[in-house]
Amino acid sequence: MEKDKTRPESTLDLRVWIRLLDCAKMIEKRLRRNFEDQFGTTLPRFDIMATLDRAREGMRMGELSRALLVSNGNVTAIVRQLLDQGLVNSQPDPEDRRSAIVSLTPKGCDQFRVLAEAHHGWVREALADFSEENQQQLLALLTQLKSSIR
Amino acid sequence: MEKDKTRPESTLDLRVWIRLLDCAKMIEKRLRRNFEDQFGTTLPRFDIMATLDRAREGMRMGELSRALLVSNGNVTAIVRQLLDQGLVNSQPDPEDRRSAIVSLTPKGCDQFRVLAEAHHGWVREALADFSEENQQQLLALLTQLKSSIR
DNA sequence: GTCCATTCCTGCAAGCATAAAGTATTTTGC
DNA sequence: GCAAAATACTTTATGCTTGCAGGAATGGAC
Repeated sequence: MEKDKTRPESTLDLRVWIRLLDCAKMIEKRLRRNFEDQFGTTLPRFDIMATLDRAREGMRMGELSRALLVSNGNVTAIVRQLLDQGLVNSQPDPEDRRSAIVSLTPKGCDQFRVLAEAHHGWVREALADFSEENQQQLLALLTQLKSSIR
Repeated sequence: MEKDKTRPESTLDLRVWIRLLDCAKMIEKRLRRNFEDQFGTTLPRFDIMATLDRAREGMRMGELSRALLVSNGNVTAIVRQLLDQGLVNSQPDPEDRRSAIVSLTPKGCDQFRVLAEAHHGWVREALADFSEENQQQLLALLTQLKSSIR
């Protein structure tokens, strides 16, 4: 009924990619909606806070953009919002005046704890029907895939 | 050095989700850039054309937005661009005057052939270092994951 | 037939994302 | 020393995406 029978291998990579994208979009959409509905915030803001939480001594803007796989100008805009809300702190790098070092404020740290717990709960719930064994296999395959993408 | 040692299972789902998102973003970013650089078009426009290509008799706007997992207003804007370029056709549904039926024009069909071939080539190249056996396992797992997301 | 809820689509405002151009600073080459 | 290249970041223009408000058409309840 499909052309899979005639040349199944020729579309395997395409099907992998489409399914990967579908899964990511479905989960991401739910997370974004939950962040908006329950906390009035967004996934990108959470991503930045999560990255900063793992670097308590702070990070430079460029490090943030590379860690998050987003553009430089994008980080500028989102960090400014977090600054306005008093969730992060920005101070000039004493060793390089071009750079600013960004870090979570205590208030930002507290709020991140709450967000992170809710976020983990949403992910756990989304994957609840996907067995732990499957998750382990999937994680291993995705790790391999990530390092082989060129 | 990480807390993975104390409770590795408690973050498994989180790690699966983060890695899934990373892989999707890496590939999507390359595809978007290729579409822009080589054809001056975008991934969302291609997605709509690809969906319409599989429904030669046309689709309604709502069907498109559901198939693509995007919002209704979003489809409106992108379809209008394709209309302006003469790549798609829009005519009122004779059975329900609220609906418009959208389909590819011959010109849109021709252009899609070219885009689709290039797109497939990019995906194939991105996954070239990921073995066929791994791809099959990954596809199976993702298929299962997609149906178990709730 | 007449409301009324629902459905389908189209603006519209706000947020995220990119690329490219611009500013300031540091580093390099000489 | 100092001009040129490289780096860190911001700004700007453009495009995608969402949610919501609004208009038009449909379908029931009565």
